[in-house]
Amino acid sequence: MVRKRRPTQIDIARAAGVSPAVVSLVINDRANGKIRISSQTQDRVWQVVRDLDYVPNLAARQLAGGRNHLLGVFTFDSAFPVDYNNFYYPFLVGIEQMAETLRYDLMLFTRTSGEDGSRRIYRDGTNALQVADGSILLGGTDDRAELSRLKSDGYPFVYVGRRELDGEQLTYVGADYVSASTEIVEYVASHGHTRSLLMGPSCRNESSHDREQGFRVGLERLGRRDTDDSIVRIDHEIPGEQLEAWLDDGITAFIAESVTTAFRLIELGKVLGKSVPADFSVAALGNTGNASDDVPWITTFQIPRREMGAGAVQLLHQILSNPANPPNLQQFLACRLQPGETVGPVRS
Amino acid sequence: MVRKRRPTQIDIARAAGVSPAVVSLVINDRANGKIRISSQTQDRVWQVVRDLDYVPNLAARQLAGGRNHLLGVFTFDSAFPVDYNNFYYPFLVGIEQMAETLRYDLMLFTRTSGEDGSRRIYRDGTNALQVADGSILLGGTDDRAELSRLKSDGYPFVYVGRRELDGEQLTYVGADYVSASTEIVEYVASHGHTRSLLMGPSCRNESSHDREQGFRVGLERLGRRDTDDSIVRIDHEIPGEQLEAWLDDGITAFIAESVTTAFRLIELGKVLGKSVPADFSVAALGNTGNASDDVPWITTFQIPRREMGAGAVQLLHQILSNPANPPNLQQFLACRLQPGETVGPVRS
DNA sequence: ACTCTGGGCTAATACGCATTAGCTAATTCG
DNA sequence: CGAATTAGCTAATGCGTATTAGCCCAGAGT
Repeated sequence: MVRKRRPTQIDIARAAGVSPAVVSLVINDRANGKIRISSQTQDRVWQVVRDLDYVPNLAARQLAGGRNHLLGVFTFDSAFPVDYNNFYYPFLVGIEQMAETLRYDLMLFTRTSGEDGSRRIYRDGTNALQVADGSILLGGTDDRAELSRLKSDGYPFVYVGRRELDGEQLTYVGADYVSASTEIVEYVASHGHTRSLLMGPSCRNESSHDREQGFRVGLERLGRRDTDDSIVRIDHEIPGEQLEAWLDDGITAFIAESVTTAFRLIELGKVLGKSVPADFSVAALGNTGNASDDVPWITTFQIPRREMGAGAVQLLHQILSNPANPPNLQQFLACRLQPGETVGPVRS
Repeated sequence: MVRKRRPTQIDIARAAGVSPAVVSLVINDRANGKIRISSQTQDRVWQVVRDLDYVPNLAARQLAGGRNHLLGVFTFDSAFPVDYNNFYYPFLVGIEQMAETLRYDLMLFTRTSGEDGSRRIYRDGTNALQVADGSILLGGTDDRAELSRLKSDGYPFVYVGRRELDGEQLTYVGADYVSASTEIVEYVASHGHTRSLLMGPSCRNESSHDREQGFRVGLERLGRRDTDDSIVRIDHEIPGEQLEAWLDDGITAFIAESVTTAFRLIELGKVLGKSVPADFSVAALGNTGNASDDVPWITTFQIPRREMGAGAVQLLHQILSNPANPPNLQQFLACRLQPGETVGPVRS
């Protein structure tokens, strides 16, 4: 079986007895205002298109400066194959729904550089994303050079999550971690806690910074001064003695940057015979765990992941629709407080 | 910021003081045999490529008949991400690993037609897959017209799972369900069972047919005759009386096409006070459930999903590498028997 | 001196489409 | 009735690349 040459616009034109330009115009519905094609001709073209099973060549379309209505999705953290258990799942749901609404097709990219298993956009001197009109980026990367290159290439992309490059904000849809973290601090304080401790990893990214800032804002609003003493960054397991020391020192509430850390604290407390929230309170700054173990009894706030995904697509669409060169856009979505059951009154 | 025009091969050529053709030849490493480029010139070109941050345009590359080294992955069952079903996970893992090995980039396509939520390749008169050199297809579709069109378009694709079109075999990597099912039948018989019942849904696809054929082959080898009585196809829940009737009728072993059905039978047995394998035996024709609940205690066979995914990529690679028009290729992988604990001796 | 060979390159073309300047015939206007 | 307008279309060009026929030149062979 010979690999048949697919019909092109020229074939259509010939069959319909018109010029190739007309075919393009009709197919792209450009027969408006300035340019006019009689509706009979349009019908004839469409008829031939159907008869010949014509499908436009997306590569040619893109090359000629048109759009192929494909959006790429790239995650730096390995999210492929996607599993509903994955942290990124809700983002993807939002992305897909909005893409469907705006009639875009989606391509989830995956490419791992063989050596270190890290994911990168550019490889073998090639950027696979560019077959799409624009892309949504997810997850963290250490390699800011890639983003930098993508940006200087003028490739349209939107990040899910706040992301800055050389001090300049990129286009993104972020969660308002600052306000949400402040809210948590105030919520904890409203239960009578006057000494709290922020715990997080030493490796920092934008969202970690935002959380810390929210924490600081909260303390400030409450008129507290001992902020420096109230932030701890460790990566290793927390020793039991450490926790006891903190408690002895008068700390009554722990605010963990991640749910995971919050869990650990609670478990550690159990080992020491302390229970939450009777003996001490714990809150997390966002439901950062897997989608599947979304535990409502933990005091935290909910990251609007679906909405963020959808928002990113909208933003990208907006950028693509605007022929002018858009500025960097930022959009923040509010997080919802999830009271849970791990924050209680101070033990008297 | 102006959307910068990216450097093209012409820019490289100018900067390196050579013709554009040389740039293309060097970049694609075509300077061999007939065509020769001095290594100094090659070095010079590469240097300029690096200096100017040149990245080839994949659309142009594809249009010009080259390859862009992208493989598509399309699933008819929605694997991305709504109603995600883990069943496909191992396939995707295999695909990703082999793609990595062969240095292909992967794109997971997703597109749902808005109306009925079904997934289709062609939409809005466009075939998104074609931006990739070729594609791997997963999952079942009722709409054979899509496959037919894809094939007549000459688009290179490989199915994971046996798939035929108008009686003709497509290119695929399948599991040898026939042999495996036969093996199960013989395994069951080796425990003394002489009357078994094949249970499956009425909606049939290729793999269902293969399983039934394997069942028949097994019976034939054992010299049994009552095949007609031994196959039941129902979609609704099995009533308790039905199960009892079968048992009273002398059926001692149930062979379910899916693990789900096997589960149901066991549960139903429990309700009736019967236990497996003491009162009756149950086996399934393949670990068809989600990857997450892979239960080793069920007697079944294991579908080599990872290997199938990898095999599909290899096959596709082979097709793409062969400039001639390849015939349809089929590849079958063996399934491994998983004895489990649900088949025992006949109750005397 | 003349052809032959082959290395190293260039010019030209095609891929399939979108876009735009203009062209022609029909219609309207003054 | 000539000029201006407009509807409906065509011709030409460019997008960035791969491919191929063929050109030029140096050296070898006779």
